Amino acid sequence: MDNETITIYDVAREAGVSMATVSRVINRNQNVKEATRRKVLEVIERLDYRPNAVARGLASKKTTTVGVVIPDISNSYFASLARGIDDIASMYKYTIVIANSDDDADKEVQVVNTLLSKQVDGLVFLGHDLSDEIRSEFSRTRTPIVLSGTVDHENQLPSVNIDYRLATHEATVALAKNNQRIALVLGPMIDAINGKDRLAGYQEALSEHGLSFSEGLVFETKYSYKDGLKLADRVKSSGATAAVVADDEVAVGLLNGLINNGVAIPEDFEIITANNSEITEFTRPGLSSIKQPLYDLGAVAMRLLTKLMNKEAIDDQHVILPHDFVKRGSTK
Amino acid sequence: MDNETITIYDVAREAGVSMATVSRVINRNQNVKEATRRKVLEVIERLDYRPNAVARGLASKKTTTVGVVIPDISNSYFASLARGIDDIASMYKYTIVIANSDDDADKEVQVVNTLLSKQVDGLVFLGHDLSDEIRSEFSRTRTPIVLSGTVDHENQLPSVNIDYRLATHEATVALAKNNQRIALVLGPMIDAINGKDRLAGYQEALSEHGLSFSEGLVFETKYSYKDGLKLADRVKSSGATAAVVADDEVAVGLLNGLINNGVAIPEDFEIITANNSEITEFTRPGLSSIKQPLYDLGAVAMRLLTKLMNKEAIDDQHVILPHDFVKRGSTK
DNA sequence: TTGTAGGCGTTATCAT
DNA sequence: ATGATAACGCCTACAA
Repeated sequence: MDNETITIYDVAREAGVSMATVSRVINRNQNVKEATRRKVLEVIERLDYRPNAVARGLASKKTTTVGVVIPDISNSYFASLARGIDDIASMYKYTIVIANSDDDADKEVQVVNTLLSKQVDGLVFLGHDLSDEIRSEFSRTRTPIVLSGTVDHENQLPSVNIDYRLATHEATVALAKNNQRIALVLGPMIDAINGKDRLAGYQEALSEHGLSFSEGLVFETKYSYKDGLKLADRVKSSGATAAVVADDEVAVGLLNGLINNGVAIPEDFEIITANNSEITEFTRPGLSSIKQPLYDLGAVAMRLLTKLMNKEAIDDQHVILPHDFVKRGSTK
Repeated sequence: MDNETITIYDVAREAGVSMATVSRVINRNQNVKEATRRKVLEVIERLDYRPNAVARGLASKKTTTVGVVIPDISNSYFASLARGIDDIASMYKYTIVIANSDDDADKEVQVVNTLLSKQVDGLVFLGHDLSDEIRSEFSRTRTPIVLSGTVDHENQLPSVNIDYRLATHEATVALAKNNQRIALVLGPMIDAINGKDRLAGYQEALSEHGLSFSEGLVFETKYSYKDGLKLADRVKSSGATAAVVADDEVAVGLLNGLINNGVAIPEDFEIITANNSEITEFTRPGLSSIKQPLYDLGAVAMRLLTKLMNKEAIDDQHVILPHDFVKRGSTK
């Protein structure tokens, strides 16, 4: 049909200059006389010319695109991080390619590979776990990578996190005031470093308060509302009277599940959740929560990545952001 | 440093064939002898060769990438749509580039332009409004575009929606049984077609039930929990005893705001919200809701887009998905 | 079945 | 300040 693809050549011809000059005005190169610059811009406008980013990417080896690997974009925790990432990215003129990993190690490897094949300038990786396969994948690419909300126990990769061990410790301590049997609800992969940190903080707090650790009080679940609901029975029959939960949606499910079973919150059961995402305010009672700087977790990671991509010197590859605690109705 | 970029030439040399042959095995072209195919694959594996998608994109004029324009990825409604889009996209081997538009017409135009410059093969557009600027932008590109959850009153662009007019009509009728003064809470741009449809359905229902329309009962707000909270006072003092709300997060805010003011739900005030996203179950009482097939709205749009990109014949450019109603505690 | 050569639309390096 | 002219890494007729 119509082959109306208009290129830099068309602009050059129409403006009576060489394509090199057109390229210069597009790239804001100073070495262009103001007069010719104006003319070129006029032609660009008139022809509705739009530079082909793919061709630029091939020639310059830069795509101004960063990949973001996310377990589940519809989870409020990750959505908040994504927002922080996106804002900073667009501030620095980067476009974002988002890829869902579904918390699946194989899919993580796969999406990372397609992202790399698309020549992204950098990568932000969000996940719970950092599997060996993905680590090896990361190790053999020169593309800068930053972890956000994902701990790397080998401490090889740049990362932005909070101190999960400490935060979980504090939450457990808070519950230990009124409870003897405190449950810990973790994500799908307890072995995940993130989970290990939380478990460690939990256990420390228990022993400091003379409480014994029992595996029957540690629960593993997928990160979703439904799974939280389902968990209510099991948690209840474990004899626990309080719980520290690693994910807000799970916590909401647990809360509503317990209430459905006639459990009074916080009188009969106390809950502290982990992310302080907006949904902690939706419930009745509201959910007391560790307060993570979600947006910042993403934003700082992205900022760090821009420095890496720009080969700037960076003081610390491992950023720990401060956390806080917000008391709501789910604790006494 | 190390210029270890390995290309199709390296593979060709190492395998003792021409680059064309390598290209063929990469692209699963049948015209390759099984033996040479194996050898090439072996070399690809050994060299850890990864095709450069940017170069492929330039040469083939296809990027296997689709752009998705979203007002706010952290809003649960859009997050659900995004999930549907992403699933179908990856099923068809497309990668997704997400761009936040913040519900801002200028930014919409801007992100659409950068998406087009990146040579996406197609575009899924989510928004409330379809501004004239964006429409003109769309009209002068040959890149296929599908609207999802976004009505185009000119009916030019392919789209996937529910019947907002009818759904709002039904919701209003349901409330008219017990209420004389029913509020309607719409998004940031009432003029948005989407909003117009809802308004029409609302007004029809009112008149059918002999209720008079009052502008004082129509509220305009941004789509967020906080704005819903803020709205509670105004809605209360308008004398309304029920409300149809166009966004779940706003509805949750309104609900909690009213409860905070001592209003009993549903005894003193009934609420019906619009999206039936997961958060409608988080609240106490739960929110009765129009039930939109959120995931499908995205999934079907993406599927439609694949057909368009593939130049397949399509029966109907304007898909209307069925909706439903879910009764929860916020209505009598 | 396999190889050769000419693009794809820019950037970037030299000259001029 | 401007213009040729190679790359960039791959696809794709066209030949062989």
